[in-house]
Amino acid sequence: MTDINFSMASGDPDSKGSDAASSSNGELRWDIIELLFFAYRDFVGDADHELEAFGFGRAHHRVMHFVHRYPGLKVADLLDVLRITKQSLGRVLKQLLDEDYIVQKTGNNDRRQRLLYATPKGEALVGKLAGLQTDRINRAVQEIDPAGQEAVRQFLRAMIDRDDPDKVLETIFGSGKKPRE
Amino acid sequence: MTDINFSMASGDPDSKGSDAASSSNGELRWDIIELLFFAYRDFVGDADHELEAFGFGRAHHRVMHFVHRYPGLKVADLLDVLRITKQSLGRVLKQLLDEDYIVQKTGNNDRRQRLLYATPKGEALVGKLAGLQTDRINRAVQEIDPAGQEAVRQFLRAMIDRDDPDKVLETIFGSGKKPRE
DNA sequence: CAAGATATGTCAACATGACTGACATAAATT
DNA sequence: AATTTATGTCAGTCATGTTGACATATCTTG
Repeated sequence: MTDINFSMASGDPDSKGSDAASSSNGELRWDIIELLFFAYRDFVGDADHELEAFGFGRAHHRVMHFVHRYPGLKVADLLDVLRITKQSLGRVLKQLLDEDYIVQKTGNNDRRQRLLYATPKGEALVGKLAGLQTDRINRAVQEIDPAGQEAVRQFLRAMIDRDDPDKVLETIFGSGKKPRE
Repeated sequence: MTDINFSMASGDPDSKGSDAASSSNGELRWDIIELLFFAYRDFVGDADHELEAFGFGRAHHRVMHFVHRYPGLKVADLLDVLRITKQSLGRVLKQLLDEDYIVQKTGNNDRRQRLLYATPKGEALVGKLAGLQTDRINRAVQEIDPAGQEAVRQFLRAMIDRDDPDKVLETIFGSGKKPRE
């Protein structure tokens, strides 16, 4: 694996011709599309390794993250945020409950609800994973001035669909206040 | 790109995890971690919906994207970029070849190699998907000034691991020149 | 040239984490 | 009392990832 034939090899069916699609005006943002791919791949990539040691996967991380961030989240809210089915959630949630990373509390007003909370054990794991991701973010941001850092945040917020926000997005966008931490 | 749907996880047992600093000192970047999750979820969601109509999944999108962007890519290079096994790639690639979205050409120097190229049909699909994602990106950056937009790009580049770059990353970072388009 | 290494392909089995559909239970609402 | 809602669960399927073993063609080397 060595020589690379990128961009200059012999036959190159070439083109670009078909960009039609919906960005009627012109240039496609190949650079950002690709940077998002690699950035996200590496951002989440580190984690799988750590999670393996616990016998968990990404699904577990997602659940623990949101339960930690929004204590007392209902199962239904979690389903909205993660956009998966209750059957899928059920599997990972059951493991997290059995292994004591998360606990359920019956709702006060509505006793059908199961409000979710991270245990200290769960907090520890989610914090460790967030630490790794924070390190990467800090490295990435260290040479960017405050205005640029705010531009990054603004960009990310603007990339998110706002049409039918779930509870978590309402918290993030709705009032500007952060859930905690 | 596409699809990359990694979710959110990161973890690395000890390399830096044990420094504890970031995981317990209250400076965790929860906001950016979460924004990245939602931004990426919606970013790839655009393509996912369209792909369904073709009976393809994210794996197909990833392959077509990189073959389109780096015409003449070798199978081995694609494996490096996607970080999957050849058996996994084989399944998707076979479909794309059978359905005429991609073609193979025997290498000139090394006849063992199969250089990959997108067909016009493949170009059309990949362009359509990039159009959807470009629309979202354009919407997101429209109120960000040029300096801020450059900060976004810088941030994304800095989020990417540089230690053992594959051919594509070498092209992206190595010389600063873009592969094409 | 013969021997080995490399690039690719393929068969088979298995894991994870999605999905659908159907059904059960408890608690709230009407 | 009847219905709806919130949650849980059984059963089967699909997409996409994994290992391991092995085949073939072709390049590289002793």
